[in-house]
Amino acid sequence: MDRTLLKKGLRPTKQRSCVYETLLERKDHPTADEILLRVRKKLPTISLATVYNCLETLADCALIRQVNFDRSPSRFCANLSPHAHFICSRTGEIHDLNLSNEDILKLKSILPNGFQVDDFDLTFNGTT
Amino acid sequence: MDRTLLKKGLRPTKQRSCVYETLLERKDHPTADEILLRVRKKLPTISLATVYNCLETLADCALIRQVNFDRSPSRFCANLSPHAHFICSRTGEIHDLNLSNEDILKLKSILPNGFQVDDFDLTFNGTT
DNA sequence: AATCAAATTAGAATAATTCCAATTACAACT
DNA sequence: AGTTGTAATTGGAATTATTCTAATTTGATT
Repeated sequence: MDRTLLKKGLRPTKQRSCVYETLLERKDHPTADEILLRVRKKLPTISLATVYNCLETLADCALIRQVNFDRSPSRFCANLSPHAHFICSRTGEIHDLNLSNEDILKLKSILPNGFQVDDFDLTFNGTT
Repeated sequence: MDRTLLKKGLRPTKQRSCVYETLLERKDHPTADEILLRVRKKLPTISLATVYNCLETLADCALIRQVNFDRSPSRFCANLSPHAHFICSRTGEIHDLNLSNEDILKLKSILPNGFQVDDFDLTFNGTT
């Protein structure tokens, strides 16, 4: 992580490291508020603004991903491999569904000619 | 539309009809603000709260769909057939990509056993 | 040690949406 | 046709996630 930040001329501060570590520790999909609570166990004086700043920086560096479900608060995860999400309407659990190359080709086959994809979001709602 | 509302014990008021007609007229993906502006040409005194109320009611009745892209304002459309979205990062245009049954089967084939899907959202970002 | 830019911080500001309480509209009964 | 009761609309206040701002702190470099 330090490497990636330094390469962009950004400092690997303890706040940034701690936010990043926190996301690695539990691979659920916490909101900024939840991350604040977890990070404060190690850095009791960190502010919400800093958590937001760190998350933005980490996302800009492609070290984490920001995930939005409808209009609920943004969530963040450190799973960088291509994946879809499945939200269980009973439990509220968010499952990562890792995608094979084959899956990704299937997805892209939906596109008409001339559409170049940089990125995609795929979310399923249902029950497990 | 009137039928669908009445069946649920809801009144097909002129505000609801007008909001619905407005979405049928131009199949772009307007926000609530944009819908307010368009609807006010016919109902100059309609309020933003009412536009939100109507949109919610129509969406509950499955007459329209609410679409969210990241954390930008919600958009609404009357295209009820299953489709994905493609957002062009150059022009900002939002394209509907209608999905064949085959496409939908491809999508569902991504899911592990035991995952029951009610609904899904698929958005591509890229250039045309 | 002094300097300077970058990062953090607390709190104010913003923007989309929802809530609330008061009014209005309308359908169903006299 | 008039009355009544419920649903819908309305304007403005409230809410909530996020961003902004200005002041302070940090830490690397001179």
